[in-house]
Amino acid sequence: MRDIANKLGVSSVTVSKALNDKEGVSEELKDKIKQLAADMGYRFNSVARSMKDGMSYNIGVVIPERFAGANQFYLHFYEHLSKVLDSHKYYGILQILGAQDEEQLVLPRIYHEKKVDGFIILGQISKEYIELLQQTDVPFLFLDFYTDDVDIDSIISDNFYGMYEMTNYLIKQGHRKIAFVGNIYSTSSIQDRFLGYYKSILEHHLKLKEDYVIPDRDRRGIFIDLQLPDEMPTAFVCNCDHIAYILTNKLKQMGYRVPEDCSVVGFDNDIYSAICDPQLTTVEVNVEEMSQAAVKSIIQKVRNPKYTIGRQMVKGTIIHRQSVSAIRQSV
Amino acid sequence: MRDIANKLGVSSVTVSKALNDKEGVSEELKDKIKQLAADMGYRFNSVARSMKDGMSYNIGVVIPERFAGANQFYLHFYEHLSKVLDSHKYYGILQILGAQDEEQLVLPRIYHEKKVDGFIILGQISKEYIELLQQTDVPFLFLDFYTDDVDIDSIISDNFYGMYEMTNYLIKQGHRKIAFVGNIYSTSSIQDRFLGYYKSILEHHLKLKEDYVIPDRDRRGIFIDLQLPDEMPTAFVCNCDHIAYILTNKLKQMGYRVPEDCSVVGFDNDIYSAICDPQLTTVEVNVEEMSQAAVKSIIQKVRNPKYTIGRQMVKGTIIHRQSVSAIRQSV
DNA sequence: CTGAAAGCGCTTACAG
DNA sequence: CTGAAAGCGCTTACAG
Repeated sequence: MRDIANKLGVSSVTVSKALNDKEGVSEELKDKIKQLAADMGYRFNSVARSMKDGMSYNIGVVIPERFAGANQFYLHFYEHLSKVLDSHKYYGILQILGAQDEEQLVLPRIYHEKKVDGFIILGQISKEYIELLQQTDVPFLFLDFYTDDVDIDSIISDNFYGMYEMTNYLIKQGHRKIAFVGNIYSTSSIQDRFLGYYKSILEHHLKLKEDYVIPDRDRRGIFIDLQLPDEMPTAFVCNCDHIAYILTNKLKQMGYRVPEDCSVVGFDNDIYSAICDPQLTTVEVNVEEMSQAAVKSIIQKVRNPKYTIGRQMVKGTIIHRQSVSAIRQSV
Repeated sequence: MRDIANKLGVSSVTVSKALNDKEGVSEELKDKIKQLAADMGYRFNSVARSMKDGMSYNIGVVIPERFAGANQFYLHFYEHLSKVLDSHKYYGILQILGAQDEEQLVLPRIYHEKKVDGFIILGQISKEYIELLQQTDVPFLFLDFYTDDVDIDSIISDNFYGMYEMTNYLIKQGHRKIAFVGNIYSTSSIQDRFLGYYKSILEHHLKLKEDYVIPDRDRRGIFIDLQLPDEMPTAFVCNCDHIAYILTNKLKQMGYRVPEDCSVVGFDNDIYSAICDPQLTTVEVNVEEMSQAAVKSIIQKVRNPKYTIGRQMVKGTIIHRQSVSAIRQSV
């Protein structure tokens, strides 16, 4: 392409400078070159640039298989990431990490082919896989989860305070018998949400009854049947909207009215909170802001491998809907 | 990297051949080279290959903004595409086409930077934008929609026969008063689904009453309030699960029982058919097969620009659930 | 079976 | 303000 632009009588160096608005070319020449380039339908070849400076300007977004598919939340997240990357002149390449590849510690092809400058890992992966990633020289960060290793950058929703405030809110509404729904060994998100709940319980000198912590899924993340406690709580704090939705339907089937007999709250503000009847009071994860933070950080890390952010929290917001009712205190 | 491999005493040409399992290198040497490459942590540089053969091995998947976000269906589609592309050694780059860019006929950056070898357009775009695409020399095909221009390749769900068979099924169940829900001027999918419905109506010598065709959305795809006909139908054929879900709730609110008083069927087999109470009988779009077809075709087109497939249909399947009941025929 | 040469399209010093 | 030279890492003829 550039040779043809040369037929304007200048060298390719000058054309390059003009098209990139660099110094060292007169304004007239620049305009002339830009004009001709447009007329000739010239398209910049990003591959050549990548060849030169060793950057692909691609970021790999890795989602473990078990979080894709069913969980539209991460796909929705990916959509945001993709837009934000675009606005930073980068591109996202989605990589679903197969269960088998994760198990057998196989790095994705985008790694082996140097297709990407860095990774955003969206959704918790195994410890072994994390170690594998650390052995590479490719920068990466975790999005929406973290591990006990402080050295790994991660951007997470403020699960702890989100659930803490949500539980506080229920207590203010007069609730005292409050159960938590979620497998607290499953992911760091769920664990933190539980701890936020627990902090609120402790602060208000309530007891944490063992059967008030109700597991919702097995180790592979598959939902299991919920075991309700003998003494019914007046409120259920669920680790996500999906299980809150399932619980609400189960309660209704059992003859309980929501929220008159039991209040139910969720987390995520995804589609399940909207389609639930009644609609769920929930905590909205700030996907937009988290995406912005993740993209900015990974680009920084690509440019400067020593750049670190540690654990970065992004606050959520309580969305008030119809699944909570205040109760009068008896006793 | 390759120079270092050279320190095994051979040329880079030989290394290239060995790593690509090409002819002209002895088996021993190949093994030795592969071994050393693995030991040294050599990673192939796909950029250099792209530079050489002018292919990026990326396919742009373009989703108009109005179909993303709310409509998880296309994101789910993208996930499949991404996997299938991966299995063909290609990569997908998601491009949300902004409403403004579409309006002002701005081609995406992945075009201007030669980031992709071809486009899969996922979701109907404006006529003007299609003409713009035709003026480029980049191969593209339409997925899940088509236009009146026969020359443009497209892969679509067999909307027509899907809805035709669904309507036949309702008639077999004894229904005679059957309404269609959908804006028939909105997209080709909806139009075809309507026509499949209409074919069934015609074949059974039923009348198409004007108020039995109920618009569900405005020109921008925003759902509008449904205007039910004066004489209630016994069955509603909806152009998608989402509106079927909305309709079902509206009917229940008005005091009708579904399916006892009215049957409701949808299309897509997406989340709305699962969460609807009762769950919806619907037509499942074969996303997997459509993704396979789209990826194979676009790769063929990239390799040979003259390759065309025309309009390729992929059959759907009726999923039977609880939203239809048979009725006895009176009169 | 092995390798020297050339080239893909750009950019980065550097020299004029 | 402008350009000649070199190089990014690979592959494709072609010659030995």
